[in-house]
Amino acid sequence: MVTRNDVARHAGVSVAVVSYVLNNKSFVKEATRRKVLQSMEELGYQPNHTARSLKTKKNYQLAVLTNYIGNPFEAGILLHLEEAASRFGYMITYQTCRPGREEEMKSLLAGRVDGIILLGQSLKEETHDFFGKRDIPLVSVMRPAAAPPSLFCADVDWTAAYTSLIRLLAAEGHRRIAFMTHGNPLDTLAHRMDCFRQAMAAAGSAQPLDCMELHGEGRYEGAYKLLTEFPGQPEVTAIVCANDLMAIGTVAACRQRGWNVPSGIAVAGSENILMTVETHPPIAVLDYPRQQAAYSAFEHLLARMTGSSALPEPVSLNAPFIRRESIGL
Amino acid sequence: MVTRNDVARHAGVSVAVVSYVLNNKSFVKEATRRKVLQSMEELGYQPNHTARSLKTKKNYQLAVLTNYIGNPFEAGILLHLEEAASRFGYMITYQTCRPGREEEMKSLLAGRVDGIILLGQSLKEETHDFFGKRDIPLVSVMRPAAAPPSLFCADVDWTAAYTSLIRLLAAEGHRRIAFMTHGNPLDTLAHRMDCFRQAMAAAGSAQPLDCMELHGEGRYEGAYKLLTEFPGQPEVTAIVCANDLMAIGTVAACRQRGWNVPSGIAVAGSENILMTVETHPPIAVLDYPRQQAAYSAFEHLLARMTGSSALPEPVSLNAPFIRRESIGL
DNA sequence: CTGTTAGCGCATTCAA
DNA sequence: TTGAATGCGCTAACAG
Repeated sequence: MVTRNDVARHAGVSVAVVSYVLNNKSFVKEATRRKVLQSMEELGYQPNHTARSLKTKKNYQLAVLTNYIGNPFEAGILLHLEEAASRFGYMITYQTCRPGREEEMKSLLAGRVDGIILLGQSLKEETHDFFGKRDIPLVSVMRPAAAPPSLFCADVDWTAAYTSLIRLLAAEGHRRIAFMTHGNPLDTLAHRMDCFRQAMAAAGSAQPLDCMELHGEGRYEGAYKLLTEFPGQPEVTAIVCANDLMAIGTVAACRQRGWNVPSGIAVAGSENILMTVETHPPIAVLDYPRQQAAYSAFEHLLARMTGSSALPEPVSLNAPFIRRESIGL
Repeated sequence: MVTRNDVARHAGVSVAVVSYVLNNKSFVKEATRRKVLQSMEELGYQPNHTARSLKTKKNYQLAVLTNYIGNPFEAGILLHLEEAASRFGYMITYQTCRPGREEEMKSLLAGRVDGIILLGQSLKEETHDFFGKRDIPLVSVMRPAAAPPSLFCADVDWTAAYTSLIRLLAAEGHRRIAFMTHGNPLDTLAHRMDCFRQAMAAAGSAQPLDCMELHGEGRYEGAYKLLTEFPGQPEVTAIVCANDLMAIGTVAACRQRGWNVPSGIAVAGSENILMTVETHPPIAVLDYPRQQAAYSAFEHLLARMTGSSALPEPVSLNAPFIRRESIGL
């Protein structure tokens, strides 16, 4: 390995000068700079990030805690997060966040990343403290079901989004509506559930509405299994799913059981992943602004990491409804 | 930040002993070990990975070069790679591999990762040399179109897989078959194309077969656009797509143009991502063994990183065909 | 079994 | 404008 020492010797300067050149200090004489650059080139020198990090205590590395990267919704957010991060020279490492791994993650991440991005996970308060104490800022894309009030979350205003969806459904005669959520009260989908209930209550003040709760475990398979094994057809005329994978599983289960969508039962999703266009029938969805969410979470994190005093305001994103056959055209 | 020094002082031992305890050296007296562990606990000590890496020159970090993480196929591989890596204490960082970024990636990754996993990218020879010189082993999941012969690749035996697919199609009367590939000769799908051609040639020796080449850019959108804007219907009775996103785009385009699938045109994919079950009609596919591919690539990499002399043999994976409506049942 | 010590490659203060 | 020297936190001889 060729180090800064080799470069210095080769260029006939001191190690410090090499450092100055690398860090773009303006006070280096142009001739010297050139000499150093040339030597680096000739020797094939590559700065050592590790050593630099040890000194500066900056790693230019971020962790994203994922739930299930096989969900295209999460993968899409990851895509945008990387996009945003790479513009500022940050690398991203993802960690699948299984419940038991919270301890492990602390030791894995501490001292290795400059910041952490949650994808809606509810971490223990102690974990928040842990990172807080070590000056590793945390932000979240999607609001966790449980989180300290100080946590910045970039998420859709679900109450607003579901309110308009419910209004629309109610206007078309739906009175009994089911909401399919995860089932784990700590999952981020539980927050969507809360908002849905609120929206139902608000809409119900005008006309009586009834809300049923279904637990699809957040996955295609969970939703499919739940409904294919359901005793009879749920006594609702519409199912709103907290995420799209469950909506797709729902549509598949309905087909399997011979329940017509939408005439027998209407189905809607909440994210607008690509798959929802291609199912049979295509599924009506809220369009989650993934890029916006990813960017604003990253921006906030960046501000915190660089110690900027002006922190971006909390954001509440808008998820427009996209009508498709699954609720009737 | 509490360092090893603090712990040593608190426990009344030397810094070395703390190190020994942390590295599980067996020669530490049980009483001392306990004392040290206790002190670490009380002080909330966390070892500093950066410092350790600087010393040991091991980062326990891997890079995965992705093309498009929005493709569920790639996301799935990432899922399994992380699974495998985390068992051995490795973290994964992913980098979207745009053509222009190859230089940038060298400086980004060198000294930060212990190994690199390609997802079928064709890197410059110089880049391979660069990492080779720095003892950063490279392996690939999916065979790149262009790669040094020494590169370990975990990929399907496409020639075999396509041969049986072609035989099956031919047996059902298909004579003119199109293969939809990326269009970029350096994309990994170009390798699948080559194999398909070989398979066609082999199958064609028994009966005349004709192969047409379509360029769908590897994406849903590319395939959709290509076919919706195609002058008339391609003069083939079947389209085999090098990846599933294009197969889905193809089916969507056929629907849009009123070409019946499968009676007017049969369609097949090559990966078996979840979406292919839910399209209308469901798409017949080869079932790419993602987990197996990910694990064997990781195992090989691990062996190289740990300097094991016994390197796993190159693997050729099997992708069984799953029949679905898109080619008729 | 435990302590002392010399770096790993780099950024930075202080002198020159 | 440049150089010498210090230390980031840790590992691993080496010495006791």
